Amino acid sequence: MNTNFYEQVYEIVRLIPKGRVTSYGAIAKSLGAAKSSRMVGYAMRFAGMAHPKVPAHRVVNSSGLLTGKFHFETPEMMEDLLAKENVKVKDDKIVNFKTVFWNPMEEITE
DNA sequence: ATCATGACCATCC
DNA sequence: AGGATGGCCATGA
Repeated sequence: MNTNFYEQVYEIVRLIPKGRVTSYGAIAKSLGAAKSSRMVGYAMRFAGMAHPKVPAHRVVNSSGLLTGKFHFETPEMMEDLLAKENVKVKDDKIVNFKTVFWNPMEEITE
Protein backbone atom coordinates (compact mmCIF):
# COMPACT_ATOMS: atom_id res chain seq x y z
CA MET A 1 0.00 0.00 0.00
CA ASN A 2 2.31 2.79 1.14
CA THR A 3 -0.49 5.25 0.56
CA ASN A 4 0.23 8.17 2.75
CA PHE A 5 -3.42 8.94 3.20
CA TYR A 6 -4.18 5.58 4.76
CA GLU A 7 -1.08 5.80 6.87
CA GLN A 8 -2.33 9.00 8.38
CA VAL A 9 -5.65 7.40 9.14
CA TYR A 10 -4.06 4.37 10.73
CA GLU A 11 -1.75 6.56 12.71
CA ILE A 12 -4.65 8.32 14.33
CA VAL A 13 -6.76 5.24 14.85
CA ARG A 14 -3.88 3.55 16.60
CA LEU A 15 -3.71 6.49 18.96
CA ILE A 16 -7.23 6.01 20.15
CA PRO A 17 -7.04 5.19 23.85
CA LYS A 18 -8.73 2.14 25.22
CA GLY A 19 -12.32 2.62 26.17
CA ARG A 20 -12.66 5.52 23.75
CA VAL A 21 -14.12 5.84 20.28
CA THR A 22 -14.11 8.40 17.53
CA SER A 23 -15.84 9.09 14.26
CA TYR A 24 -14.68 8.93 10.65
CA GLY A 25 -15.50 12.57 10.17
CA ALA A 26 -13.42 13.60 13.16
CA ILE A 27 -10.43 11.68 11.86
CA ALA A 28 -10.83 13.14 8.39
CA LYS A 29 -11.01 16.57 9.88
CA SER A 30 -7.85 16.09 11.90
CA LEU A 31 -6.14 15.17 8.67
CA GLY A 32 -7.29 18.44 7.21
CA ALA A 33 -9.63 16.63 4.82
CA ALA A 34 -13.02 17.01 6.42
CA LYS A 35 -14.66 16.05 3.16
CA SER A 36 -12.72 12.85 2.93
CA SER A 37 -14.59 11.13 5.72
CA ARG A 38 -15.52 8.41 3.28
CA MET A 39 -11.89 7.79 2.53
CA VAL A 40 -11.31 7.18 6.20
CA GLY A 41 -13.90 4.46 6.20
CA TYR A 42 -12.54 3.19 2.93
CA ALA A 43 -9.10 2.98 4.44
CA MET A 44 -10.42 1.03 7.36
CA ARG A 45 -11.14 -1.85 5.05
CA PHE A 46 -7.43 -2.52 5.16
CA ALA A 47 -7.27 -2.07 8.90
CA GLY A 48 -7.42 -5.81 9.42
CA MET A 49 -4.56 -6.40 7.01
CA ALA A 50 -2.58 -3.32 7.93
CA HIS A 51 0.68 -4.08 9.64
CA PRO A 52 0.31 -3.00 13.08
CA LYS A 53 -3.31 -3.87 13.13
CA VAL A 54 -5.51 -0.89 13.87
CA PRO A 55 -8.37 -0.89 16.38
CA ALA A 56 -11.01 -0.26 13.77
CA HIS A 57 -13.64 -1.25 16.29
CA ARG A 58 -13.02 2.07 18.00
CA VAL A 59 -14.11 3.97 14.94
CA VAL A 60 -17.77 4.54 14.29
CA ASN A 61 -19.83 6.96 12.26
CA SER A 62 -20.95 10.39 13.42
CA SER A 63 -23.92 8.85 15.22
CA GLY A 64 -21.82 6.34 17.14
CA LEU A 65 -23.29 3.60 15.02
CA LEU A 66 -21.24 0.48 14.26
CA THR A 67 -21.60 0.85 10.54
CA GLY A 68 -18.57 -1.23 9.68
CA LYS A 69 -19.23 -4.20 11.91
CA PHE A 70 -19.93 -6.37 8.88
CA HIS A 71 -16.44 -5.77 7.57
CA PHE A 72 -14.86 -7.52 10.51
CA GLU A 73 -14.19 -11.19 10.58
CA THR A 74 -17.52 -11.52 12.30
CA PRO A 75 -20.19 -8.87 12.74
CA GLU A 76 -20.28 -9.58 16.44
CA MET A 77 -16.57 -9.01 16.90
CA MET A 78 -16.82 -5.26 16.86
CA GLU A 79 -19.31 -4.85 19.65
CA ASP A 80 -17.63 -7.63 21.55
CA LEU A 81 -14.29 -5.85 21.42
CA LEU A 82 -15.94 -2.63 22.47
CA ALA A 83 -17.65 -4.37 25.33
CA LYS A 84 -14.24 -5.53 26.53
CA GLU A 85 -13.03 -1.96 26.38
CA ASN A 86 -15.77 -1.00 28.77
CA VAL A 87 -17.75 0.61 25.95
CA LYS A 88 -21.40 -0.31 25.99
CA VAL A 89 -23.07 -1.00 22.71
CA LYS A 90 -26.79 -1.01 22.32
CA ASP A 91 -28.60 -1.75 19.09
CA ASP A 92 -25.36 -1.39 17.12
CA LYS A 93 -24.56 2.01 18.53
CA ILE A 94 -22.30 3.34 21.24
CA VAL A 95 -23.92 4.16 24.52
CA ASN A 96 -22.75 7.46 26.02
CA PHE A 97 -21.13 8.17 22.69
CA LYS A 98 -20.47 11.78 23.64
CA THR A 99 -18.84 10.64 26.83
CA VAL A 100 -16.49 8.09 25.32
CA PHE A 101 -15.83 10.16 22.24
CA TRP A 102 -12.14 10.82 21.74
CA ASN A 103 -11.05 13.86 19.80
CA PRO A 104 -8.08 13.12 17.48
CA MET A 105 -7.25 16.80 17.36
CA GLU A 106 -6.12 16.64 20.96
CA GLU A 107 -3.44 14.10 20.09
CA ILE A 108 -2.33 15.48 16.78
CA THR A 109 -1.38 18.89 18.12
CA GLU A 110 0.97 19.68 15.34
C1' DA B 1 -9.02 11.93 -18.33
C1' DT B 2 -13.31 9.02 -17.11
C1' DC B 3 -15.98 5.57 -14.50
C1' DA B 4 -17.19 2.93 -10.62
C1' DT B 5 -16.84 2.03 -5.79
C1' DG B 6 -17.46 3.05 -0.99
C1' DA B 7 -16.79 1.04 7.21
C1' DC B 8 -19.55 8.96 5.48
C1' DC B 9 -22.44 13.13 6.08
C1' DA B 10 -26.13 16.32 5.61
C1' DT B 11 -30.50 17.17 3.89
C1' DC B 12 -35.00 16.38 2.20
C1' DC B 13 -39.35 13.91 2.11
C1' DA C 1 -38.38 6.86 11.77
C1' DG C 2 -36.43 5.34 7.59
C1' DG C 3 -35.50 5.75 2.63
C1' DA C 4 -33.63 8.39 -1.14
C1' DT C 5 -30.46 11.91 -3.03
C1' DG C 6 -26.45 14.60 -3.79
C1' DG C 7 -21.92 15.97 -2.48
C1' DC C 8 -17.08 14.91 -1.57
C1' DC C 9 -12.93 12.69 -2.61
C1' DA C 10 -9.01 8.87 -2.76
C1' DT C 11 -8.00 4.67 -5.30
C1' DG C 12 -7.73 1.41 -9.04
C1' DA C 13 -8.87 -0.17 -13.58
